[in-house]
Amino acid sequence: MKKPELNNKDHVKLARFAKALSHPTRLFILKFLSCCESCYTGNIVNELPIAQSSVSQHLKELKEAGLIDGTIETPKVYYCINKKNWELAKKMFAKFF
Amino acid sequence: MKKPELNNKDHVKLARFAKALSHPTRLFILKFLSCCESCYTGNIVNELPIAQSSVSQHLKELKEAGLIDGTIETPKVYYCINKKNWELAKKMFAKFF
DNA sequence: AATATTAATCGTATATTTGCGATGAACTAT
DNA sequence: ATAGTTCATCGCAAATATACGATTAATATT
Repeated sequence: MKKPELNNKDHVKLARFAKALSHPTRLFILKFLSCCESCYTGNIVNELPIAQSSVSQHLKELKEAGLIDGTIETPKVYYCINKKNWELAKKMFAKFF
Repeated sequence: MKKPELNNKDHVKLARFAKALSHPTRLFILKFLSCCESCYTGNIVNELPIAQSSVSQHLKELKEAGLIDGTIETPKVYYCINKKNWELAKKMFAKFF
């Protein structure tokens, strides 16, 4: 097997995905989005014991990591899994192990 | 699909693994351990541009997450992948996606 | 125009992470 | 005994993460 490189681009990308997955609340949100029809921020907030602003922060992080997308349907925001990056992350984790 | 639970034990465990994987240096170390014969701390330090104390810190985190084991062979310390937990993490990530 | 709804963002507090150099512990070799 | 090797830990600084209440922005309703 070949020697790994530091700051290998894949490692940076994978680390980014891993970071997004590194908090139980975010794992919960991802699972929730992957199984429910109503995926507005409010629906997620209702399922969690933390403040709306905190949920919003977690959603922002998942969005910045590319794992979810948000669509404004004023005054609500609809969230869903970004399937392309979800598959990419899945593949990258599978490849890593 | 059933509704996810907050603080689901699997989520806490998976988040722990994800956190261990959330830094490029740690991904590098894991890859290095999984492909090299000489896996003493010094070998790893030599491959990285960061201080020995920082590497030691990353090794500690990987160890606490259960992904690696360290064996003292004074004055060196030999590190290797903890295969049981490695497989467990692999399965948990695969199941999650 | 005034009010209500929804969700992001701001400001703040606290905790954790990351990195470093210096030091210490456990030996080995001279 | 002294010096050298290897690696963990300490103490510190800076950056980042987590959570909260309050505020703001965008829009719909009355």
